[in-house]
Amino acid sequence: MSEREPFEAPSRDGGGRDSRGQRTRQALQDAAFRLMEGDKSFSALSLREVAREAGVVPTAFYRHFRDMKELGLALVDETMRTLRQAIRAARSAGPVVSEEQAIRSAVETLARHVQAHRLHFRFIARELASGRTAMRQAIRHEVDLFLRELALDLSRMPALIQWSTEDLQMMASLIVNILIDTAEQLLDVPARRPEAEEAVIRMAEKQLRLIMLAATLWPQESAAGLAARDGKGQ
Amino acid sequence: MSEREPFEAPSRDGGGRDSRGQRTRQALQDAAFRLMEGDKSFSALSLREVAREAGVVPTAFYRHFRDMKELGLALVDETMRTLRQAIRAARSAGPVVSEEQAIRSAVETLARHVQAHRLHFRFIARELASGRTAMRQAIRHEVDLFLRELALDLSRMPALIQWSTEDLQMMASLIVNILIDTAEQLLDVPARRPEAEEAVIRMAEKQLRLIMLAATLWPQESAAGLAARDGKGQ
DNA sequence: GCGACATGTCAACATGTGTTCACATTATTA
DNA sequence: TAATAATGTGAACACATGTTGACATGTCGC
Repeated sequence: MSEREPFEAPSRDGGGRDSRGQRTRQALQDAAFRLMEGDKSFSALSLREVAREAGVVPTAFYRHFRDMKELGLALVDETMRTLRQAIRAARSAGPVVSEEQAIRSAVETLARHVQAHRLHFRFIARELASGRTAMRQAIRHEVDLFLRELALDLSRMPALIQWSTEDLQMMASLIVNILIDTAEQLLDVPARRPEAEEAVIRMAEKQLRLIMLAATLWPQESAAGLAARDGKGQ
Repeated sequence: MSEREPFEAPSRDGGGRDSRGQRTRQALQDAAFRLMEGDKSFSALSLREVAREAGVVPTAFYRHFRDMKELGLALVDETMRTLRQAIRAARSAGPVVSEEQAIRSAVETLARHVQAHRLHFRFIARELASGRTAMRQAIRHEVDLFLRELALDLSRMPALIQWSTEDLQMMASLIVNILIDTAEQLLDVPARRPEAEEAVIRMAEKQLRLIMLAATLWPQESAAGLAARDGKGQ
């Protein structure tokens, strides 16, 4: 019963700055990210592989993580920190003077963060779709959080005030989809192709513009009764 | 130099109906799909594992595939056949009498096919984001094909006639995104929850409706000059 | 200094893996 | 039916993996 469990509390903010332990712990995480640069996904990584890449003997791994699954969650954690940072940056990009400007700054912020933290975003994108259940849920949860925040932001826009919550969610998820897809496309851009990147950005902006435009004339009365619109069509 | 290579031509349509060979080849593919039911991705499968699940000794595997990579491509092939089938079904769902009806039948067709071929669609969804490069590109290519088809369909709609090709692509990719995301959400629905499934479907329809609505008043002149719209400020 | 704890290392194990070779069985066809 | 190719089997290999235990080194508080 005297088992130590140093991994349980990864975010000690009390005493240990980056004692040697913290440093190799980080080294392990970095190694994992590095190994995922190719087309390898996290589940394809082996414990020994990660240790090797981190310049550490396999057994040392256990000093910091119980197993690979826990490493995975730590990676999600680290990544989420940069994701939240990106989101915060996007939201507080100064007061919104115009809708068009909001769109542009949001997309530009996204692009900047994706390029600055390529590995993190690639990790999220991959594991969101294919990761093991634990990771996947962790990421989904974070996305849902962002979704709700966005819905709240939308509900305060003049044009969208008094929308039903269902419609607001629908709109928010539409926007989030575009952002996620845009991020994925940015990750696929061959790094040294600013033109292709520009194209992706332009398209994202266009798509956002289109749906914001639609929002201005989305019928609000008769919640689900829009079907009446095609009444005469059999 | 007298090496046989039976795997090179997987789609003989001449003589061999399902000779024993074809049958265990299929057994191997089925086994792989079955093993991916949990949260395992293809790259996490081992050759022996697949052979075992297929009720066959590991060495027999080599009679049909050179290695796992080739099995993967075969899976993509098989899956793509059902995908194309789904797409064809969606396109030829009778003459479009109303836009609303087109949306409903498209979404319903999608839902039906996803449920009927859960494993196939799950496979595509996972490997699209995280698969090794070969598979990934194969899938992407197929999606691009569909994208172009859709853009063509759109260009023939009365409201969208004379749109620029760039705008048509933008619109098409927006729609495809919604469809893909909807498919993924349907896959996450816990199987015996028709209500949740209904919610997903309703949302997808709503999103499509919103987009189509926007299309009716999307400005066509002044390609990128929409920015002028926010002149007077928020 | 010294003790106590945290980290890191070495050696070893059982197990799973991809791949090979020679051989058995089945199907096809002459 | 007999020959021939296609398909399946068994044993064996070299290797990588996860995990363990006992031991070495570092680091920090006293």
